[in-house]
Amino acid sequence: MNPATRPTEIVSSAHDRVYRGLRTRIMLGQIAPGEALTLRGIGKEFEVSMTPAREAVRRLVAEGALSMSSSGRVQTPELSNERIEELAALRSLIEVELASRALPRAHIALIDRLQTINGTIAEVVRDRDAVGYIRSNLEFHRTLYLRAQAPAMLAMAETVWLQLGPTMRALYGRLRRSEAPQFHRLIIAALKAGDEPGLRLAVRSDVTQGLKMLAS
Amino acid sequence: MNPATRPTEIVSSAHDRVYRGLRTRIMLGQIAPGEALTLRGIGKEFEVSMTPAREAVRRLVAEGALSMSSSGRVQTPELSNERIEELAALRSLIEVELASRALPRAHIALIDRLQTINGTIAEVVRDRDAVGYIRSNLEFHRTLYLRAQAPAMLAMAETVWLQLGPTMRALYGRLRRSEAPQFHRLIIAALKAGDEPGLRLAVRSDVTQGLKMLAS
DNA sequence: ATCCGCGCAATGTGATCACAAATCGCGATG
DNA sequence: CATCGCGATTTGTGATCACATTGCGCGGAT
Repeated sequence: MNPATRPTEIVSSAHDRVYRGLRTRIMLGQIAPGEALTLRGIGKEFEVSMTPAREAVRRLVAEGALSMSSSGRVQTPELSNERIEELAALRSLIEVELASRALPRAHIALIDRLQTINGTIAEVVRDRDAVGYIRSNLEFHRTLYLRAQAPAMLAMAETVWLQLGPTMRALYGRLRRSEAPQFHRLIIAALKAGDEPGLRLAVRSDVTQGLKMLAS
Repeated sequence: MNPATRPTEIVSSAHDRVYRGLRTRIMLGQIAPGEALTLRGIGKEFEVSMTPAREAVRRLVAEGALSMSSSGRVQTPELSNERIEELAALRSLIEVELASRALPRAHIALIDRLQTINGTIAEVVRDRDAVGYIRSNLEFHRTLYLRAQAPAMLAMAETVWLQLGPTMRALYGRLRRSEAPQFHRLIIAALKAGDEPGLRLAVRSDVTQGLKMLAS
């Protein structure tokens, strides 16, 4: 409460802490679609007043991660099938481009890192850990796309992930467990071979595989 | 100041008025790149307190329309050439897809409307009206893309426009006047012919033509 | 004349308050 | 027992205030 309780430590602003906290939870699918949030509740949880809570929520609404009724009530959005198809198409468009731009810059250390992450994915799949699966899956993609050196594109991709977050959790709950990393292996193989068309196809497949089933 | 000064008229919230006001100005390039803004200044101009001004600014920062220094100072961003290239690539990716989705839904009334807007563009070009040019150009694209029935994609495209706004003005200032609507005519021709590859090419050309010269 | 400090003005941040609207629950009524 | 209505509570909004920090300008020293 008291501003002086925070010493000289490097502390990002309160609204930023709230924003990142909520964002992570949404992106990992830890908030169910349609779940309601209140400013005072958020403030209480993060131990801040309503002001930073409001700013964080407004930002998330602007990014499409939360929806706001006309009366100002805030909740995670429940996506229609058309909207999901659209967002999947956007993922496909942007992420194929990001992968393509990362390809010429991909060196062996990057591929090793991707394979390590893929191993983690196999573990969390075995443990039926849905949130862990989403987290490692995003890390796999982000690690690859960071190589593209295209921050604006990556930001767009992350915004789309964010919008799909609450729905994603519902998807991976009913997803067949074993098939998870197969497209990731194709992506890694294409990276090793320097095969751009193969990479584009593999990324497109990986991005659209689950979402198509979700929309049906 | 007093909330009671606003009668029963349907009035959108204060932060929304501020947001839309600033957004329009930025998108039309009426704010120079690097220009500084202050919350109290914005509040005074829109006759609101700092609170709605802050929320509007935060939202625009989240959308990339404004940038914020570590100390919280707000200004329109000055884009590097790499960033401009990236944003142009994003416009190309998203808008080509939008046009492609609009094509099967394009009927004669839409094409008439586009031709009318194109006529307006010819007028403002003759009058050396840079802001009017940007406005009609955006209206041309938005009119076409609305037909795609893909609100999430359109929102993404508008976000990119927003980020390019301040820089756009600088571009169209030094753009050769006569060449403006040529790609628009190609777009209309492709729509009439139902020629999808031609439409994709025309949109890509229209989107990238000016921005390439800006980045050089 | 130029450069370095110092102090004041300006700015962003977050807490709190007043208010209006919306929502929920409880009780009365059919 | 279901349904409608009304009131209390919850909730978002916007204004204001206190405070820390930043940035700038003025003045003096070299």
